[in-house]
Amino acid sequence: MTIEMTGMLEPRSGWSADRCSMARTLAVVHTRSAFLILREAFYGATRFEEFAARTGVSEPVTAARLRKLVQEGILAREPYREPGQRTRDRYRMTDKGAELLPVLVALMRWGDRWEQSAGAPVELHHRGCGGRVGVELRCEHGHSVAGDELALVPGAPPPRPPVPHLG
Amino acid sequence: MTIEMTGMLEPRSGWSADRCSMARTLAVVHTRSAFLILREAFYGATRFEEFAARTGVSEPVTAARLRKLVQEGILAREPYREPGQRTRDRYRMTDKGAELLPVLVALMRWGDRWEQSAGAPVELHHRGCGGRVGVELRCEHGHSVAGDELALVPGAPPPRPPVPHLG
DNA sequence: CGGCATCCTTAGGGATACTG
DNA sequence: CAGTATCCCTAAGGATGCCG
Repeated sequence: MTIEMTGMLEPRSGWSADRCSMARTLAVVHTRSAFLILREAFYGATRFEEFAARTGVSEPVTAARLRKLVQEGILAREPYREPGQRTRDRYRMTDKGAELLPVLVALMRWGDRWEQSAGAPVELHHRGCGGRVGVELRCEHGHSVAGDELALVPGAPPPRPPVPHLG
Repeated sequence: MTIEMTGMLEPRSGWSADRCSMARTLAVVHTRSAFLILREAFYGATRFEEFAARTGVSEPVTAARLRKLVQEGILAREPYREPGQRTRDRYRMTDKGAELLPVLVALMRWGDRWEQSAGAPVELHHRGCGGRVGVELRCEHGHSVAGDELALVPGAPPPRPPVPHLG
């Protein structure tokens, strides 16, 4: 199963490692600990200790990941205070972070299918309808798209240094 | 945006790091180089040099990743011979590997949206219909599912060591 | 509670050179 | 063409201990 290429797509012109969107996403989150922390954020964790305890990631690494994710705008750090308590910090998912959900669900579903002989340890269901939730390729016209129905086409041209022109 | 939990989901009982499907997937592929090589496999690369050249990954690392991906059953190494040429090796995507496509597309789409100020460098289109392709959460009944419509429920019970019973 | 500093080990990955 | 061997550097991550 390979993706058909249309148009002129010479290697390393617009889909090379430095412009590739997938590579850029991986530059932002690519460590195991980052994904685990994001998972816990989706599961509702907000406090440092929740992240560390529930992921099993050590505190120094948890601190480093949280800092990076805040830098990248995926989590937002905000102080809060419960009545009668001192001020604490909490990490909340931003919109940018929330949009990583399909990535996590896709990873989860693949693991369910190929790395869980005994079945999925947890499942995501559609509230109300109750159906199990997965991730699907879909085009903007609403069609479900199989892998071999994909065509790869050039998008935005690579940014060029402005050419000084005479006159 | 957090996922509502239903049923009893005490921490570290069924969704802890060791049983988590996402963590298991990441144990199989979590390096930048592995994702780039998979991308090229989807784009049609089959030969060692194609992977190395088109990803920009060094040969030693390319060799190590290909070996790992073959071990994991994501790529299959097979000899082939073009007429009049010597035997060569080629790496072909397996079904297990092909099912990673939604993961890669999800990563790509997020990068398009959040890390590409000038727009997507390449786009995936639905052949025939021509619509742009993205990835969507969807339940088994065909409903499109928003992030806040998700419920997390316990799945298969954790495997237990068999209890020796008397009599 | 929410971290940071330090130390250590292992893994990822590039450069270069070499082999079948 | 398809790798392997070697060397070296950096990043990931755990353990421990300390701080406001």
